[in-house]
Amino acid sequence: MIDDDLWSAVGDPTRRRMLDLLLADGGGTATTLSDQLPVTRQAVAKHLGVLDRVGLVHVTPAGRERRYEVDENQLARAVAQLSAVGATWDARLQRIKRIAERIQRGKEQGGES
Amino acid sequence: MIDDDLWSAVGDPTRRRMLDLLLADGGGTATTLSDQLPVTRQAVAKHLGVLDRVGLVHVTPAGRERRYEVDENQLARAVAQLSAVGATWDARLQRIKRIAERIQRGKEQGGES
DNA sequence: GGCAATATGCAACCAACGGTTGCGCATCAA
DNA sequence: TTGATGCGCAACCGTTGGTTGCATATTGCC
Repeated sequence: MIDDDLWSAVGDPTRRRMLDLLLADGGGTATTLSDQLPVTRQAVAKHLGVLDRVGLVHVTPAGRERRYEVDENQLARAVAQLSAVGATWDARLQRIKRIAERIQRGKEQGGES
Repeated sequence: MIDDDLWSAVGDPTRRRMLDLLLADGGGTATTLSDQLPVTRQAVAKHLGVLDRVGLVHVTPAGRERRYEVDENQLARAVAQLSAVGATWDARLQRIKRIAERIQRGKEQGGES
């Protein structure tokens, strides 16, 4: 049901901020990203490796630079999965709320198969 | 903008499954949860500690048992934050798509403030 | 061409975290 | 009382996010 690799890739706060920056700037390199983040270039490079491995970004070598860009389709997939988890919990919470209300109204007939 | 503690609490796949189980069963203990999970009771107990610390569950000692239940309000908050991140990325992806289409239509007038 | 600056990669190291095993303590029940 | 059950604490291990240090490749300027 859930793609744990995709989720865990997006689960790290630094990687989320990186995706934000890549989307805002339309791409970037490990160096440009680390300029805008409180971590070293090495840490950013590792994260880019993770994001690349799950396909959330793709890289284009250009001379001595390696430019990364977000893969929009894959990120859309990740977003869909976030929504799916949220929707599942939402549904369960609402079901619980309904049950609670039913109990509230008449305790003597409590019972659900 | 995002509560990293809440996010990272639901970021772990085991904790997500625990929340699922707690919602489905209407609560549980470390032992009952570990029965339904591929990890030991100790691991479950640690996770319950994490969830308790961020307020996603609350515990009721009952004899030798410690019964945990989901805090619906807090989980609703977490769900809202998931949706928020998803919505942000969704919006940016759509903006990118619009820009791409504009470029596609007429490259000679490209340029956005 | 040569050399400094820039961008990257690789390796070692550290701390935090998810997970395990082992043990001791409390509580319930026969 | 004694055995079974549920729990907490502590030590240990592998992975991961992060760091520093160093070597390598490309770029740009003289």
